[in-house]
Amino acid sequence: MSMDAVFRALADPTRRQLLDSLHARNGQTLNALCGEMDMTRQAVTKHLAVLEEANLVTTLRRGREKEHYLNPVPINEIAERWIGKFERGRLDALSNLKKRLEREEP
Amino acid sequence: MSMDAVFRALADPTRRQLLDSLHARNGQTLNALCGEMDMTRQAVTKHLAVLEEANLVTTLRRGREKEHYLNPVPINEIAERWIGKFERGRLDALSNLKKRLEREEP
DNA sequence: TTGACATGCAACCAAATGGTTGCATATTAA
DNA sequence: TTAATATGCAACCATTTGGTTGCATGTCAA
Repeated sequence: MSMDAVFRALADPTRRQLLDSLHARNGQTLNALCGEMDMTRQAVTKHLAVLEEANLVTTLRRGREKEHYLNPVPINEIAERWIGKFERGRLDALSNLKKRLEREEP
Repeated sequence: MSMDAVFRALADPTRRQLLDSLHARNGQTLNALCGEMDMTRQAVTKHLAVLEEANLVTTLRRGREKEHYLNPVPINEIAERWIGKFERGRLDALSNLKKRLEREEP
């Protein structure tokens, strides 16, 4: 559940779409998820493996089907540990930048 | 300032390190930033270009130097528009998953 | 039991990525 | 003016990535 794996997993639009799909309807099987994607089942499998490695998706084998569940915890950890840091400095940074750009003479 | 560009930019650990560095000391020149990175100046330049394209970094040419400023706005937009969506369902999703895993019989 | 269905595994491929080296250009300082 | 410094640009390279096809395995249903 390294933070790097989460960032990498989120970098791909197809994978974010998969998370969106699971957010809309949790517990979908591989085949169900493939229905919405315009690529082969094997490609989707690979994307899901990346999401699983990042701990963003948990799977549950039920008979011959595999259900996929969204795990929002890593996303929240990123939000709290990483994004929060930049958020704090937001207004300051903006006003500093503005000032800097205004006294624009070398 | 597409969301995709921001996600892609954040995916690389070197680029996150650059953002961290700018967060610690804003307005650093290319050379200053290179000092902390274990790669050639040209490689750092490329990473900064990706960050600039995602609008995460703004540059300011001052004489023969180029200053780099962190722009936290896109990070906040991601936090608000995208992460917030998953955050809302967090507790529900967790408890649902738990229930599901518990009644673990096909 | 047997066929259909859901998934797993592996080899392969093109394109993108992250890095390098080499050289060009522009600005500052001696 | 000239030399050093800061950055820009481009070609090149290895590896990773995102996708494919082909085949194997496991499970359900008739």
